[in-house]
Amino acid sequence: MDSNKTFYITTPIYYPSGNPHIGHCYTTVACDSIARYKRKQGYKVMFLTGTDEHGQKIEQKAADKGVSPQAYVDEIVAVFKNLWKYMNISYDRYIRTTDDYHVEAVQKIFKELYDRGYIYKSEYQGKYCTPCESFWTESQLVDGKCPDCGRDVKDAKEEAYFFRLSQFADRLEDLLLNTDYLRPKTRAVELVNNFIKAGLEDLCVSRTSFKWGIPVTFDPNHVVYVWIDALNNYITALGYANNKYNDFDEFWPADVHMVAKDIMRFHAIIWPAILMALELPLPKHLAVHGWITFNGKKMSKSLGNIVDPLVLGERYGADAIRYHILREMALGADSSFSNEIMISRINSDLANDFGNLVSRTVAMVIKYFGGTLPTDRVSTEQDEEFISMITGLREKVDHYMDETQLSNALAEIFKVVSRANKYIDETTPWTLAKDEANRARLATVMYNLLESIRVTACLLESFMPTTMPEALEQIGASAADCTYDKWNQFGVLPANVTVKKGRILFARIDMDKEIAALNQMITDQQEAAKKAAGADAVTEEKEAEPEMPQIAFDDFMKCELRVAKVLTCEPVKRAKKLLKLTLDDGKGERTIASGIAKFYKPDQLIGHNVVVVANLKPAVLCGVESCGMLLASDMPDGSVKVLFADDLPVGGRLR
RNA sequence: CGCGGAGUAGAGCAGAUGGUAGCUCGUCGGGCUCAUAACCCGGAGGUCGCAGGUUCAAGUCCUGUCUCCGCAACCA
Repeated sequence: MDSNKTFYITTPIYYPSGNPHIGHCYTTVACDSIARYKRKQGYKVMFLTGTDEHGQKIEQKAADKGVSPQAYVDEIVAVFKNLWKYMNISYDRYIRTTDDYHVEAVQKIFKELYDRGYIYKSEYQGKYCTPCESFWTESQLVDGKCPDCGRDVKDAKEEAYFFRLSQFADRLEDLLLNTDYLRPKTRAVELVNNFIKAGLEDLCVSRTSFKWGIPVTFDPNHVVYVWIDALNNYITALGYANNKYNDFDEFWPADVHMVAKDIMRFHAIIWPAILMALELPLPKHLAVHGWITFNGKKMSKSLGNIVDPLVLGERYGADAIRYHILREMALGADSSFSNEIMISRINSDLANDFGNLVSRTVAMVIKYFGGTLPTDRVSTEQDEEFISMITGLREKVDHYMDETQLSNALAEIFKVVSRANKYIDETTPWTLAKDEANRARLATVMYNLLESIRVTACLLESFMPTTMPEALEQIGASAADCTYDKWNQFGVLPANVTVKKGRILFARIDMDKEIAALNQMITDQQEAAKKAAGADAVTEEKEAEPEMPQIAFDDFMKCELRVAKVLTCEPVKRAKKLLKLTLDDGKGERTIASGIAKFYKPDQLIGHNVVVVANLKPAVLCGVESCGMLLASDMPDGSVKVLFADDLPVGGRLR
């Protein structure tokens, strides 16, 4: 153990456009557990988290609420910090991109990159919506119109600064493919093929279309866009280019950046490129984890499956929630969350296996010895395997922690917990207790059990920092018995150790009752949301079924609906969802591309009459020019049904 | 033929370098009684997506194929 060693770990800085959910919670709890573990190992740890508070979306949300952007983010940041406090997150530093020192540093970094020639001024071309004052890319448009207001957009140019991302393509490819920067590495090929080999474009790093951001010092019409602003938090928080802190030299490069897969790209490509441009060392690892899905679906507000970590924590305890999400999520893969899985995990591992092990062991020491063990010992070969498992555990857990494979680390610890329960059955202490002659043997069995609890509780403390100290107290372990160097030793507790009966560490949860209660809460939530939406339909976003505004008769008549016969139909190459149809609309042939390939085979359509919107502006989809669209209905199960009109005459107009 | 991943017991997942198919939960049966109706043991349950191939031997390698997911894509 080298006390001069440092360890720097970060969560992303979260975007406070809404309250934190269990996904934020996972990343943060995982980092916290690693940070705590490294501290125990004797590293000087810097654990950073924070919030990314600039940008158009925040500006907009604040405006909707009628408050200043700063007031808006202050409020949500308080919610984040409150949750972290509740979840026992031991961050060393919390950075907000609105903090003065960060603002100052970002301005310096921007200037520095500009002076070095990595940032240059050019023009950003895109689609512009005048009423919204917003630029959109082609792909963001909805039906060729502004995704926010639905109005027409026009081609426009905006002056902007660009970062020469393209210069770093080769070095980035090497970083991803030939180093162990990315974890798990399986995604590296995907990144390289999709983004680097496809040709990296220079990155737009400033905006003039909104104000809520860090001004560019030498061109105040511009604010720094998210890449240069947010990503640099990892170094400004250490004092890079500012005087607030000065431990950059000590902690950089970071040991682990942990992120969810949706922002992997930025951390795998853009962030290393910025560091290369600044000629700074690169972080050692980017640990990418999956999403927590709810009953197989990605969490979303409209599905009503947002899991509120605070609510869960209140019911089952922060440690139980921490354990559950860390145990279920394997590095890199998604993990499905359901209340059933969570409760069964808490019951079987924490209550039945660990909690009960402590409880029965302590109870026996009290029952048979009045709480204090006598010092005579008798060992048998029954003990050997058990003891070697205990002493060998730390090395395994160390390894998994270094690989950021927390679920495997926990699984390894619980193998020993399980072994301890089995050991009780093998040694049958209650039988030994019947004969005074076995007193020393009985004390030995008890002592071995206490040692197994000491080691497992010590190893678990980084994951469950509230409950494990209680467990250690119950078995009579002192702080000195629990230092890292004692985690792979046996015989650490004093021979005449005294235990102390304590509270039940993890209570069993009544599955049926809890599921019913949670379902009730979800129902209540949805109803409350519905009411709130009804009362205040403008502010709440509703993805499910947006109420369409009324239109005038004339508006409807602008839409030319005609019956047309499907002449040919074939899948579109390079597209999964598109079918290319040629139709006879009475006047002639037209081609339409329709996103129904998943639900219809070509011969299910050929020869049928369908209804088309005939005067829709043509668009090119995957190389096919589509003139119009055909009417189809969304089904409750997510599929789509085409509206057939076989008994109507071809060419007939609908109204 | 865009890129990548995945298809293994009812559910959720492990299974570098090919050699008797494992874990957790559930289920059935048994044991124990120290303990939070907890713990321990055993059984049932899988042609490892499908079809070929290499090999003495393949979930593990190769080829083809189907399905699902993610990314990319212009869901009209």
